[in-house]
Amino acid sequence: MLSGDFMKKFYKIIEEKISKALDSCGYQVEEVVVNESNRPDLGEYQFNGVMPLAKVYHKSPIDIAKDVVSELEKDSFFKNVNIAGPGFINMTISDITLIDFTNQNDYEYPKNNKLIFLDYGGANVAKSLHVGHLRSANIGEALNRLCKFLGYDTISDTHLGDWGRPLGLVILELSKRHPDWVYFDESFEGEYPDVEITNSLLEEIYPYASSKAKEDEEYLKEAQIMTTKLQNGVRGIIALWNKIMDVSKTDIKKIYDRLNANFDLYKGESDAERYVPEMLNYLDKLNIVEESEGAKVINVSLDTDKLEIPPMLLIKSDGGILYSTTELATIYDRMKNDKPDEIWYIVDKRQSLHFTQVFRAAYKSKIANDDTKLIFAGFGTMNGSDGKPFKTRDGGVMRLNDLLQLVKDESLKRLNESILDDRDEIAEKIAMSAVKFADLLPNRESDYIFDVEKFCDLDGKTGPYILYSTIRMKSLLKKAEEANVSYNKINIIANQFDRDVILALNNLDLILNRAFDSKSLNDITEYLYKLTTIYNRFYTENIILKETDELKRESWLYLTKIVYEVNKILLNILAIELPNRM
RNA sequence: GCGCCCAUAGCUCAAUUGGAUAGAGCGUUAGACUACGGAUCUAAAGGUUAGGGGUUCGACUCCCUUUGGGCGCACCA
Repeated sequence: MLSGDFMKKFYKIIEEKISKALDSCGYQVEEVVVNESNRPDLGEYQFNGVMPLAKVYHKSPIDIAKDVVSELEKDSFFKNVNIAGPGFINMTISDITLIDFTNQNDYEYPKNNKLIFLDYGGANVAKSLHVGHLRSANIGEALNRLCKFLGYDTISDTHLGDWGRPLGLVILELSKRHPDWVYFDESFEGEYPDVEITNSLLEEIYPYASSKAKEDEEYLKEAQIMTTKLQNGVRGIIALWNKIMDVSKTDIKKIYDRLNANFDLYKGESDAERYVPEMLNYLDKLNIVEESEGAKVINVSLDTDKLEIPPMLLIKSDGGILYSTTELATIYDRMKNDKPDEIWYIVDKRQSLHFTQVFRAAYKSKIANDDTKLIFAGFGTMNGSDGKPFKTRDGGVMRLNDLLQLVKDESLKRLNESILDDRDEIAEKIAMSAVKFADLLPNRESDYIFDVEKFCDLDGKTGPYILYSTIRMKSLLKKAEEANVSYNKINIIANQFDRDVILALNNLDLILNRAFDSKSLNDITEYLYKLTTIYNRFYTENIILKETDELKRESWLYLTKIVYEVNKILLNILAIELPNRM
């Protein structure tokens, strides 16, 4: 039967069997891919690979399919194997195979000794997180957890925007308002006193200073001077900068906590800055830095480009450094210190060109080895109901916290009235499930429309629906336990509802790997929804606790337990928390 | 101007990367409860995949083209 290969994932077992069958019939195939059937009336799984073989072996696909099928039919793994259309092979699995596999399967993945570095979040110091930061945190955190679940080592870094002109502006404005602060006295040598800087002050200052710099040339110049002071490490300015960093980081972490987004590192552009001189020195020796209009650039165009990709700007004509410089220095840092096999950037897709330039420069300069994968996982934007970037009523950028509050208010409004305790805590979890599920449901690259009512809906493909159903499974298992009913395995497949649940469970490994490959969570959210609805139908059709046939009752409870466990695994990957009740 | 991406059911989104009859949710319509949480479940209607051409056993998917949108094009991040 399955003899020793239960640990393998279901599709791989079928693929191996077909591979062997092809081999023993004398057909050479590089890779066998089996899919879930899209014709359930003909079979549960399908193999479409004989059609391409027909050309190679100058035989009709039907004949090849017949050879393969006659091999597969010898195997009691299958209940039925048949050929349809031009040569599709359809397979139905025998009950005993499904039962054995379900009883033996585990959902653990071995460690694989690969390190993936994930760059997401992208908060800016002294600026509040806004809606644009939502997707990066959600997608990045989920991908991070997915990688870990599949056995990879990961390092996550939020890569703070904590350097450069924005900080120069904030510090300049502080100096205007508080010229008396000793931080600005360059002759001061003592210990700097505590000054009151709050996050709301910073949030007010930055937009003010930023727009003032646009109108007032003198002010802009002063800001540039202040920025240079910061970059040159003037003692008082750095001390004040540290103070700002503390205040801002605390606030940033608070919001990321709500989203369950955790970072191993809160490094930023300022950390990369330290590697800039060393990197520039390294680049100089390679002779790939060119002068262009007074600036220093790295040419990154390739012969194969349809359009010449503009060179990556390394040093401004005034000697300053830029976004791309620190980005390259960040790769320099990561390659030097962590040596990841892959670095994933979960960033707004509009930054595509920028990262193309940086990646090419990194490869060209060997800052990144050719076998290190630099991956740009760009995501689409969240829009308002008008299809345009989500705004507040007065047209401003909405703060992330306000958006989350909007969803929480809606969740609280809909929360079951019979729940009297912990309403706030439960509503918070439901709200986060609503936002996250909705955010991860579209393909990563798609734009989507924010719609609170839809996200919080109790019916439909939403976070709250998944939570409710999962809690109900848990509740059922608890009842069984209280009644001292034990359940350790499946004994029989009693009906099609049972079978559908088992078949859905068999797709888990496939789905997780597909999500890993595409770096998009929509496969997982769709699967979670599908598994849950298939289970809910099973739940309505089978009255589990009242069932008198013990073999059936045990099988049903055991299946419930597995679905519950799988749902928990998936919710955890999506960084969605399950409340105890709702 | 140049380049990239997108156009799928009334609305919001999918489509195993070239597979069979393009799927879900919402909405609409019609049903199902003396039972484990009805915040549930079962159905039905709804499509010339923006238009046209091509490639092949086979196209939402690849190529060409027209139309209509979004985004990006070095001294901001």
